[in-house]
Amino acid sequence: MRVDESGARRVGRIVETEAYLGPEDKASHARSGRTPRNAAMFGEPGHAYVYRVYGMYTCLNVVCGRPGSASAVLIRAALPIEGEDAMRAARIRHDLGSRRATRHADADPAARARIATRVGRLPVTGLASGPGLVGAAFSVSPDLDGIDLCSAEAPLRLEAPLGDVPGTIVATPRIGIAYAGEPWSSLPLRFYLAGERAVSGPGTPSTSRSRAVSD
DNA sequence: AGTTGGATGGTCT
DNA sequence: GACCATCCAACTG
Repeated sequence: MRVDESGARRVGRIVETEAYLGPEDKASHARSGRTPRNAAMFGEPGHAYVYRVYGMYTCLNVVCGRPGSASAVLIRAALPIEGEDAMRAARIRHDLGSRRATRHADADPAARARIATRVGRLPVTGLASGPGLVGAAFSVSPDLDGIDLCSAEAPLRLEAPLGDVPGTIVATPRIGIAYAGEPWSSLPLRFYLAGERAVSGPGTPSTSRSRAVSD
């Protein structure tokens, strides 16, 4: 859940995660030991590890395990529960911001309209259906790195489950870590809710109509 | 429906 | 200088 200065809330249910086990996990950012970037991973459980990828996306992890174990869970997708419009606005801000970095695009109204149209057409299940999209929809910024996600006053925080865990949890290999080699690239450390359309990945793209499994 | 390449910049070798 | 815990537009069938 994200609470901004005006008090507006953006709430989502986490529907997809990945586990990163620690320094021995060749897919983990902790694989080369402690660095300035991954320092939060080596800290207190329940705190945030926020990092940037590909120059333009921020991803959110929840630190797990004992302090120093450097294990964490990447939040890969969420289903918006409250504040859907604020998430759309944040998505537009993010996309416009990354475009602004490209030269000669300052206040290009056509570009803004194009982005707003695309984001406006997204189904609610597509607003945070990927790690970079979670970061954009919830305005996860590098200054949130290391904050206590279990504090009731944190601007970004975890809340108690919104009821019973619905349906079945499926485990698959993690995404985008083929470089890590075996066994890390094959371990079933990605978890998602079966049938949840907000889940990212080839099997359940939120933008395409994946046919419901009959019966 | 599936594949490919571009954007983009910090981090590590 | 290469590599990314990514996403999207623009292709190909």
